[in-house]
Amino acid sequence: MSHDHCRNCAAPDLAFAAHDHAPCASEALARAIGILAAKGQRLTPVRRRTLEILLEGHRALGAYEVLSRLATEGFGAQPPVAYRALDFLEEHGLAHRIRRLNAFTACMHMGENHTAAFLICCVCHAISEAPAPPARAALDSAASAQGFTIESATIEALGRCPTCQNAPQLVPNKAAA
Amino acid sequence: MSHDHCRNCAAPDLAFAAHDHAPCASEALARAIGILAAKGQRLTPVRRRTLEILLEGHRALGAYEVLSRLATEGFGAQPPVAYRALDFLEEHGLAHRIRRLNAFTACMHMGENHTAAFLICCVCHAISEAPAPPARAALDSAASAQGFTIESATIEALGRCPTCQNAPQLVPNKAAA
DNA sequence: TGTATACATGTTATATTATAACATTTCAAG
DNA sequence: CTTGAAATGTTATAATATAACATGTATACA
Repeated sequence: MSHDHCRNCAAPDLAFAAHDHAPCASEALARAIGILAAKGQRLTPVRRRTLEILLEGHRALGAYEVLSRLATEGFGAQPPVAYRALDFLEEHGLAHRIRRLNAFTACMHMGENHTAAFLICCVCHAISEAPAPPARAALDSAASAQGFTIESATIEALGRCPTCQNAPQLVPNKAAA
Repeated sequence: MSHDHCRNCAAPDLAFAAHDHAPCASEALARAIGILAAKGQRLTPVRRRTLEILLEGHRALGAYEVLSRLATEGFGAQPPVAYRALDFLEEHGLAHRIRRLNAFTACMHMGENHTAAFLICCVCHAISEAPAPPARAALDSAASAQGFTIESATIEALGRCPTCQNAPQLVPNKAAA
């Protein structure tokens, strides 16, 4: 049994392949609840819905994109509502911030307390959370050579996913539907 | 003779050590001119001054920080003036964008056409450009396992530099003077 | 030398992303 | 219950970034 929220999303060879994502979300939600319970943290309605939105999106969503969905569902309509929920999820390892896109995405390896590495397709905007430990180890070693102690790392690659290898370049930002 | 703009800034074991930075800037400027000339690109007054500002700063500067310095020196006072110069410098490998800080910093290895890895001290905000090839290689290998082709990578670590190992945590953003 | 063209700079205006500050509500502990 | 902490909500504003267009400048070539 995998520790990942979705064996399709998380498996390196399948991350960019199309698959039925519906079961992923409910598995992930269950895991999230367990992780938070173990820390004495609560998955309140806004937080839960925010996580669901990220999971359903299955891509990186901007905070205002999340906010507008929350707002139409009766939650608060002001930016802090989304930012607080997203920050909370990130803080507890349930979501990641994608700095290249100023966006957020559900974590594919919840509870593993990992450094994530993201592969971001600049054509179709699909995102895959790749195995980061080797890159992180290399970074740690470069850091310790300078006497630097890493507390958190951002590793993101922009490029082309398998299906977009030969596509012409499109707009360099904004996530796909 | 080193290919780096400043052997003190660029040497892994000295990057976080205090040193006279004045000669670094003029060396770097000379290198920048050569690099651009080879590409048929011009280091115009705004671009040149922008690069000097980054070099003198010797840390990450926000676009608006750069802009206000340009403006007091008689250049345009509107955001595009700074963003265009910064984007140009980044495009030609003379500066890097630090995504964790929404800021820019002069490149320490001009002309090497490299992936950069940054170590950002969360206490004093010093920045070091660390050797990235091992981390980049690890990332490439993770990517190719998914059939993904990397075009550009962002590798940034937040942590503590040698002199701040034991300092208490300070504000988590905004560069130091 | 002129002049056409591409490039660069400058402007105004606005979009996008994010946080500060504070009022109100909800929860859980005693 | 009631009280303190946490969570949610609001208004307002800060910080970052780009679009669109007007003006100027450099270069190439007639």
